[in-house]
Amino acid sequence: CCGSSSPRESSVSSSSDSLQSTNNNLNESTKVTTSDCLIKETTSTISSNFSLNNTNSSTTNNNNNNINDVPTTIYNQITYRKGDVMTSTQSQIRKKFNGKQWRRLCSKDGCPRESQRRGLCSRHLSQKGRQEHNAQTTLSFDRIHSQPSIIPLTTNNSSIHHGYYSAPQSRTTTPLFFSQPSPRFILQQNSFQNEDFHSNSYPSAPRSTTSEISTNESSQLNPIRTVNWPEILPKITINIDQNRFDSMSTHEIHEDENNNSSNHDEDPMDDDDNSNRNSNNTNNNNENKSSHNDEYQTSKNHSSSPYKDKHVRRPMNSFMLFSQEQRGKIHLANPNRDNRNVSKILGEKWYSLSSQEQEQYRIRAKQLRYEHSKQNPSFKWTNPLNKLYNLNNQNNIKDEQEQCRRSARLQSHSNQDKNTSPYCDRLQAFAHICTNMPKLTEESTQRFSPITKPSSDNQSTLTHLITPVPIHGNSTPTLIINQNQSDINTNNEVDISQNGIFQYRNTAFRVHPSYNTNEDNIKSHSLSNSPNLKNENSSSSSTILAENEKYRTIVSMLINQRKTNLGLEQQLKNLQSTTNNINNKVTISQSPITTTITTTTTYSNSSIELNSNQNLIHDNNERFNLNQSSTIKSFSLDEHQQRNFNFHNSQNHFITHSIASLSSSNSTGYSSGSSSSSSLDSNSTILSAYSSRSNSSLSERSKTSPTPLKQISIQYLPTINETHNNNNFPITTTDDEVTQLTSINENILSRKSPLPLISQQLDNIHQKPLTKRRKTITLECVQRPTTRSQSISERAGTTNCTINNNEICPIVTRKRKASIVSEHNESEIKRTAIDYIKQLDEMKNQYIKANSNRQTNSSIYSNSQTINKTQLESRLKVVDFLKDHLYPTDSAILSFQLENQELFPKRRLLNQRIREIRQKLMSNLNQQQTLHEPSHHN
DNA sequence: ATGAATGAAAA
DNA sequence: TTTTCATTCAT
Repeated sequence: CCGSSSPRESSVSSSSDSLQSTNNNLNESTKVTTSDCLIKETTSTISSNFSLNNTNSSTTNNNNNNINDVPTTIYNQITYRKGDVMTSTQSQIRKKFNGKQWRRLCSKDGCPRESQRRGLCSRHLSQKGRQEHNAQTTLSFDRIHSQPSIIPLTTNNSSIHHGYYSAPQSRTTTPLFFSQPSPRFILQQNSFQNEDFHSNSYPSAPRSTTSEISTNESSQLNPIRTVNWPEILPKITINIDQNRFDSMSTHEIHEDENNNSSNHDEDPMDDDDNSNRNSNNTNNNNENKSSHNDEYQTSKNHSSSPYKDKHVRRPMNSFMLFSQEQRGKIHLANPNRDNRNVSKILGEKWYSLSSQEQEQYRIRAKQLRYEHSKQNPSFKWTNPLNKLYNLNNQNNIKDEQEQCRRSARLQSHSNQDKNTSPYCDRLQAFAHICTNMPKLTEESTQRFSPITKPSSDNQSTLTHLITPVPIHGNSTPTLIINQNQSDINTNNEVDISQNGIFQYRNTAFRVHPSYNTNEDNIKSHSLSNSPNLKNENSSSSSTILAENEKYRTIVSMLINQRKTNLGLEQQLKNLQSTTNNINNKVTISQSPITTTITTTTTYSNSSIELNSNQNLIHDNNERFNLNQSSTIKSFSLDEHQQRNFNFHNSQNHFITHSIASLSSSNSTGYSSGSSSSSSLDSNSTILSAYSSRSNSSLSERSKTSPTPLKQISIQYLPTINETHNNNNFPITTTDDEVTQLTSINENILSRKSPLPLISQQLDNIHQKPLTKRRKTITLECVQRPTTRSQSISERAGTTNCTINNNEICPIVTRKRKASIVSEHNESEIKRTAIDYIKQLDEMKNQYIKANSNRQTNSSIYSNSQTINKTQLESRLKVVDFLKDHLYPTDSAILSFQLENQELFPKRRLLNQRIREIRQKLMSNLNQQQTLHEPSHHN
């Protein structure tokens, strides 16, 4: 039965194929029994009885049919089993159920494999990768897919003379950069003469018609990249030059050279390869049809010849060693066998070996590997081609992301990087963005951002139709709306409608072209939508509306900007660092206290909040009174902002007066960037810039529920003068100043005293030398925010940072680990290897101790004792091993393992041990650090 | 970081 | 065919 197995085996396999349900059990049975008769019986029985239960799993060839096999009842219940294939209706993606998950299949038609990346299986991926790679190098030839279409680019030009270009991914030979049909025709004839086109889709000898066909098909099939010849020229020449110097540089070139069978003078290698190639061609002729696989195989074999020298093969594993030994014997024993069948037999034989015999081979394989790794330590297991492709791919993706980010960044401050000298310009520009950023409350984002929420409720058409378009500084905005109240008049509307562009504080806005702004239109809208508006304000409705719309546009613009601007946080830091440099120029003492007035005007059920930043001190009383109807608030930094600000500015001694007050609890929880002055004093701008949080946190914040602030806090930081004088501030704090300030603040809030008086008071306080500083971070949340920001703050660790003198400033950091690392970075760096060794010794002792304890404790179980012994031994060994190198190389680990075969029979165990001990070591070190750390600072 | 699943490549 | 490492995906 088993002796003459060959025909039956084949019959079995074919029958199982035809049965369309080959299952795992079947395969296992083949392995176990290794008798063909049995298998056949089982197959027949299984096919008759269990075809439903055993949907195939391992062989995926028949998956499509398999689904058809599954009865509709099962199908309707949608109880998927392992191996089921489903094509999603929308995207035509085939998916295969693997028992747990649906995995996507290769998108190539009929390819049964699962997709790896880009919806392709590894094979097709590699093919595609090769294509792309070839296309990138612009010099090479794709053997997998296409018939060679080799094109002498020019005949006479000496520099090009060697360059041959093949159209990638095209079966029809399509020269990409030849627009004229005549050279193509000639080329194809040449190529026909040189190469065989038997498997090509062309008819047998259509030489007269090929030109037309090719042109047609090329125009249809290839929306291809048309490459200008001069673009390619330098690359090719460079490559060829390299090739001349170093003939082994890239094997793609060799492939290419092999492929063009035209005779050009190069190495003798070429001739050999050409001959090989020709013989191969003849073979193909004989076969007359070369399958995908075969062609791939042959090409691989061929390409291996020139690149054998470079490529280091994998070391043989145990089974390979075994099969290498036994294959010849088996071939002798049963001749006329396909090598694949021999491999199968070998596999069976391998399993029939006893474990000891297998072990011998394994040991040999291990030794082989060790030597192999010794001989070529820089051996990479995977194909360098794949690596290359992956690298390219990743780089491309990264580049794209980076580009996106960069463009987003550049949008915010377009060309200001070039101006190196005027820091202030950058600051001002940034201050514009930050200080003019209105508050982002939930309401405002809902109603005013056409980006985020398009048009659920049609409060105003303008809001949705004005899309903020960033306009370059060069394009001249025609309309300039002044901030002054007097300048706001009805002309604004007209100008908007006429030009579609208006400017607000150096930022240009453009009205969406689809909207024909009409004065009547606006007015009608305003009237219909805002009945309250007239009553609200003394000014005429239209002007207010215009202003509102303007602001709303700006709001949306700024929201958009913030959302797109991903690197804002980084920008802030950069800006801050730059301001460190210009710190000296800054005159701080004159900086007035500024507060923000937020005017809220109700606008048809929705409260519009416009954050017009007004400098109270420079403003006159009129203006102040004008806003009587509106509520006036001044905002402080919230907790996070405060702490961050403290942290970041602890080194730069800004004087900052941020007057905090109780924000009205309901609608406005947060003011993101509010305390600022329009006079663009760099300090305050920086302060405001920093206080206005960066994009990401802002977007988080905009989603959170408002946090009511409880206490008023006032924060002082020492002036520059002080810091110049001495670093020792008296730490004594007098509260009277604080109370003074708070009273002033209250005055401001309650508007009891006229503004000049307030300013005078403030000036008085300013001119007083600040010999003390008080750091109170007394902001407390009555209740924690209940949304996403909460989770962030929970994640955040608070560490105490000492500034200059014993002042402890709590820092809120996003990630605890990062903060620790940055905090103790120095000690981390300075730590020597001796520390590790010490620690390792300690650990050794610990291990021994623990082991002895355990032994005494659980001396009953002899088994566990031995286990513990080996554990201890292995641990100690590993500790010793790690003393030498904490991060051992692969070869070191391997040799170590070879030395201690009995302790670590498998590499995995060793790795685990190493990892375990390393982790423990690290945790110990960290503990020590935290123990030592406070003593350092105190 | 990790387990599971899969792929590639050794003759 | 088996084995081993690499890679990817989901967690």
